[in-house]
Amino acid sequence: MGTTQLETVPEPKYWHLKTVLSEALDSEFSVGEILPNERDLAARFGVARATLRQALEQLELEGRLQRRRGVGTTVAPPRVGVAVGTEQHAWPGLAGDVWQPADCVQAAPPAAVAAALETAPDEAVHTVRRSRVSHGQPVAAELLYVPASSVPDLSAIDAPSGPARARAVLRELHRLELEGRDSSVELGSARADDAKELDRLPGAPVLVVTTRFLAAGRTAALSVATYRADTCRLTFGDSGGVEIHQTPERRAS
Amino acid sequence: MGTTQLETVPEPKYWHLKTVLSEALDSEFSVGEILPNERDLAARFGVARATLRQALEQLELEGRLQRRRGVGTTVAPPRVGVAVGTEQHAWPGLAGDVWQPADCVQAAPPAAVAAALETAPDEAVHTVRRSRVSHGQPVAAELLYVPASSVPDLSAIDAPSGPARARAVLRELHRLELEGRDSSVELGSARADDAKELDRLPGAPVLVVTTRFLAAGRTAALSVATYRADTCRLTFGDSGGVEIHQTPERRAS
DNA sequence: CAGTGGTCTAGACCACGGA
DNA sequence: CCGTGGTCTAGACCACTGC
Repeated sequence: MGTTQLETVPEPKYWHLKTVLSEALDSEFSVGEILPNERDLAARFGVARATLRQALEQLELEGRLQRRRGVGTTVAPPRVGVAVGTEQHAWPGLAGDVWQPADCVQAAPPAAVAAALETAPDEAVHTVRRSRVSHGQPVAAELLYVPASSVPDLSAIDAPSGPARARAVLRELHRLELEGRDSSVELGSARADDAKELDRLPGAPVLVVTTRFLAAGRTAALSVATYRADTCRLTFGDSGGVEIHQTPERRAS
Repeated sequence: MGTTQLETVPEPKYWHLKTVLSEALDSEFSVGEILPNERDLAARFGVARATLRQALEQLELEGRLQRRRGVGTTVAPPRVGVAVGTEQHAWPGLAGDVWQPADCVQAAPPAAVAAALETAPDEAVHTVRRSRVSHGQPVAAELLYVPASSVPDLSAIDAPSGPARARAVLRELHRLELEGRDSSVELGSARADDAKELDRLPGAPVLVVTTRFLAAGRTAALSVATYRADTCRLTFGDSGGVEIHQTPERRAS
């Protein structure tokens, strides 16, 4: 009738809040700047703290914000592009590899890994832990599973564990001829150990890159790499990848 | 002194809850089965509904659960692998392409896209909307930006918009020689329009795949594809990719 | 219309970081 | 020690689905 339609679809408060904050971040804040604390922000927008947090959570998921307990909420730098698809035909650990070997133990892998490696569920495999750092920040943690059959000549004189052992396993692996590899990317949440290494809380969103290395007609090694989803943009292909900042839908301008 | 240390690091309730639920899903439920509602579940575990929801949220993020308002919470099938890296040297829309052209308009793209295409910020480009379906479910929505200079001979007799127009733009694009392409993957949250097409709520987690198509020494087209993060595993490389179900850390068994 | 998940509130206490 | 973000509670109402 005479009433104008105020809101056909009442937008959730946290969604609207996210839009407002996002625009404020673009125009009024610079990278690294610290925001008012959550209680103040909530009061300023006239919402409960939980609602404000729902908006902040999404912005953090999108890599716009960084929150740290005991410190505060800061404006995050643009996501860093990390190459994961280059050197399609190189083994891990060759010269120029960005990964840093941290440790190596021999243990029974998770069932799914054993299945992919075609080893018995309780058969121990070499498990190399590596970490990846970019711009001074840890961006990824990796577990590389190498069945004993892929490195038959691994010398017993090497250390039984530790970085030296890790390098020894990689060195032996390089003696095989790499026939190909394939990868997959999916969303996951950080396990406790990965979270610690990535300087995040357990459950933080991560991009899990699983890579299978093929040699001698079978899976010679399997890598499960966990990247921080908030700070990383994974790049594949010929060159560095594109930096597209996914903008929210345009308002009538 | 005599007291045993009950919990050195008191695990958050929702984290423990998630572990318990996850194990129950493995052993006591089958795919598609519907769980008790949130109020009952919360009561059963003796926690507030918000806490229970925090656990469910994570499990949904990991693709273990599927929640739908008005319906309930069901056990999700394993993530479907969708190939995004094959045909490294093919244009979009060639025979065999899994994408379905939905529409095409001519409009000014977001600023970041204009920058990548090296067009003026207010210059209109062909914007093709396509959708991708797998196993009967929508898995991705794409916006393909094609500057007018990439399709100079686009006939005026074609429809000004709609699927026919989209096919015409793609057809013209194929006349260029593709020199290469690169992609990047990052985490995002679904915009309202994408969310609708993907049958999710706005803000749902998505994997954003940005692909740049290179021809004649510049970016001839740019694709921004939004995949459902809860149901998809993106695969790259030689073959189909590996199915690794990232298991939480082992408890002493 | 009844039942589901989604949003929101106004509190409380805890864990962590830095001064 | 104080201030921060992280967890948790016990409610309330809303939007959607299917009967």
